[in-house]
Amino acid sequence: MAYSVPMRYRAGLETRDRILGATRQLIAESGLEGTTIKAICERAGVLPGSFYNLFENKEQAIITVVREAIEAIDPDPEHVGSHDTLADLVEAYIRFVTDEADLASAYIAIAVSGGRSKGAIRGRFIRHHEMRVERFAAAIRRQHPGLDGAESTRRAETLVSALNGITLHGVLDPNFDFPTHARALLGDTLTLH
Amino acid sequence: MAYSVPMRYRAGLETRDRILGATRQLIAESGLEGTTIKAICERAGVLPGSFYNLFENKEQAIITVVREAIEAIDPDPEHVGSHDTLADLVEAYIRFVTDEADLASAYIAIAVSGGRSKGAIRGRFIRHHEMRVERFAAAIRRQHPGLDGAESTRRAETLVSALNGITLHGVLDPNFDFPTHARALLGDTLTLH
DNA sequence: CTCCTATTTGAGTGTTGACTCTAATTTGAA
DNA sequence: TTCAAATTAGAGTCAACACTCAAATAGGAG
Repeated sequence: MAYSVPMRYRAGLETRDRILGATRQLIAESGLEGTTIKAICERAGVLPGSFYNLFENKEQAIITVVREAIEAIDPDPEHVGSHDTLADLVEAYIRFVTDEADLASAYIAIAVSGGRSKGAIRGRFIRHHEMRVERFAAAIRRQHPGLDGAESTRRAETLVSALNGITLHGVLDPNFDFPTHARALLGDTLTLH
Repeated sequence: MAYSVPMRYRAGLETRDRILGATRQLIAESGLEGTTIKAICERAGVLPGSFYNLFENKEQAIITVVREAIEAIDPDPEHVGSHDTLADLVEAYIRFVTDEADLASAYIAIAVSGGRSKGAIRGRFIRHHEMRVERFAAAIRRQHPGLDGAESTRRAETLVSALNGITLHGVLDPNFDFPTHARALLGDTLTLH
């Protein structure tokens, strides 16, 4: 358990949580462009002054949400050299997209709207993507020892990008059956050769 | 050949083209948020008054660019019941992404930033996506007559979404080898069973 | 109770956005 | 050459944005 915070700071931390929650919801609902200070503050039940008492600027709040979203994608991120199977990784991602639709939506929204301009956010995404690909590639190698390194990396890269693609589609079209298509991609990657 | 336009309208149409070109470039470079009237007008060498002489509002210009981008994706869109192979379709898409990077970038940028809020744009995207899936599914059925309809549609949907996913990644990461991954997805879809 | 500091208030600032309007200018057509 | 309509110019409006700040208010520590 984390060591407890002095009472004096409790109120501010609760406000902070409410602000981050509001930010996450707004990004998921209406993308970066709909996420204004005014909207965040209204939803969090706070005035602009309080926001700027806790965050340096709007981007700080957004980056925090992004970091949380990114971290939430990885199952068990502490064990980097774990022995997850590819199916474990994909199922964890499916669970993330289904259970934490807000975060998933935010992840995709920012990957595009923010990733193309803002250097900080973009860098974070590329780095995270590479880590994720490496992890998927390791799982593939474990299951297909015959495959050479480059080929497993290429397949992992295709799989991860494709998962992002169907996530994007799932975000746009509520009728889209995300889990089925995600599992189909998994099957494709494993079945070959 | 289209019938020629009265001389009196020539100047306006040229300006219109310049505005649309500027809009397309800006969307590709900096997404919807960076595409302001001021930026469009500066790049097109025009003042706001001229813009509003030719377009009702900003969204009209953007929707026009989107429609062009969408139409540019489909090879030979006149022949709906054509006999393209799946490889033809994928190669056409690869060519589109490589040759018309601006449009492809705009397509993805708008799919997310615009597709989630604006009703008009969103509808256009969903409709176009469905048409594209149907076309891919028909090609799959032609090549794998054994496959039942639902399965070919599901595979087409996976393939199209996955193509969007790697396009998104290609837009974010300039080092990404888009054609290779696109062809890998094609291979996956065809090889199975 | 009395400080002291963290927090909240909410009006206010400067900037930038989309969009308007009138007057000037161009340019086919007659 | 003259006219009328299409086009451009460019200053100006209004709203919304991110962000600030002096002052008021809590509420835990001593």
